[in-house]
Amino acid sequence: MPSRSSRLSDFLPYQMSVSTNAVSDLVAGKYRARFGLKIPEWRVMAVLGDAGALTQRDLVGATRMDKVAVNRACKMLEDRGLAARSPNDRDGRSHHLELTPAGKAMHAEIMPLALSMEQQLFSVLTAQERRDFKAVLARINEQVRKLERLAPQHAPERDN
Amino acid sequence: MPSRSSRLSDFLPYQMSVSTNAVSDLVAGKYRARFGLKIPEWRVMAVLGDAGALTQRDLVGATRMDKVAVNRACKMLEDRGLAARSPNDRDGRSHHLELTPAGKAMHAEIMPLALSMEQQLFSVLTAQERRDFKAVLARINEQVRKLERLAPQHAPERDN
DNA sequence: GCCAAATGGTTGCAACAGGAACCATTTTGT
DNA sequence: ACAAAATGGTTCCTGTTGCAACCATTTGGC
Repeated sequence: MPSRSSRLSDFLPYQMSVSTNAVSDLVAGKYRARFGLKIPEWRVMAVLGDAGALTQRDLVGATRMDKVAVNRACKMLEDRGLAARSPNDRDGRSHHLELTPAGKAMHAEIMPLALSMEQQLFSVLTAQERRDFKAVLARINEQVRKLERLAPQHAPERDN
Repeated sequence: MPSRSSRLSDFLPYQMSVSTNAVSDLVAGKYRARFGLKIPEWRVMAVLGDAGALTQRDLVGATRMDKVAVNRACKMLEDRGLAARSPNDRDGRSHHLELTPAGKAMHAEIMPLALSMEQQLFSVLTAQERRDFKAVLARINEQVRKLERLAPQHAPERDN
């Protein structure tokens, strides 16, 4: 019976971290085992499969990941023949990324698995609880952004 | 207006990850800026300050961190004179860790800051919503453990 | 009491993540 | 039209993390 009275375990950021890491590890494990994909790669595939051809910049916006992470994920998907780049005639610096047939096939396998995992994980919650939970997460996000604006840790932070 | 219809943004594990990372980064930034502590170090300090002398093994249980992470955090705290080890006469392999006076002083500064950050972050939630949120996190945790038991990714997992 | 197994802790190593610096191209200001 | 700034993408480097192997001590079986 560890840590009866420790306040750490009451600290909400800590609880969020513990739960989220548990979920992430579980999900990451399944994706790695079944498809050899890491989370960043999976996220890019999910977005590409559902939005069509995008630039890396678009992917940064859609996945909330660092542009370096996006770049690496894209390169990996390309190397494995799951995505392909075509030149962007409107801007010579970037390319359009799109799933190949192989990529689309994998995407078609991947999304149902995601749905079923989500179902299994959150089957302990009612539909209403799930909605509320999501809404709370969104509000927390908002609040973080607001606080960051007030106390800029790392320079005013342009939206690069 | 990025990613209108992308299902990734509806995926609950993704939303948890985004929100939690936002919170963690904010918290980590403040602790680093004010005290030069990283999250693992902060967690160890929080537990030691509130539970007294513990072994590293105890800390692993109380913080849910890897034993290597705990070890490194302890070493850092020791090097900075915030914690000290005393021999454990009941077991020659381990030591008791305890905050030094300097460590206690820092702990006394740290905890109010933690409380105030928690307050600021979650001021957008009512007390009831906070309770519900915590309860949901706990239930999700439970569910993850249950699923892990059913599909052991990485060997039956002894409780080391 | 002794050997084997288990346990607490430590170290080494390899994977990962994120920031800063960088190149190529495009946009802006004049 | 040109120089300066900005932008998309890429590479390099650094710090962090987590696992596996390891040492020392303790525990359990005989």
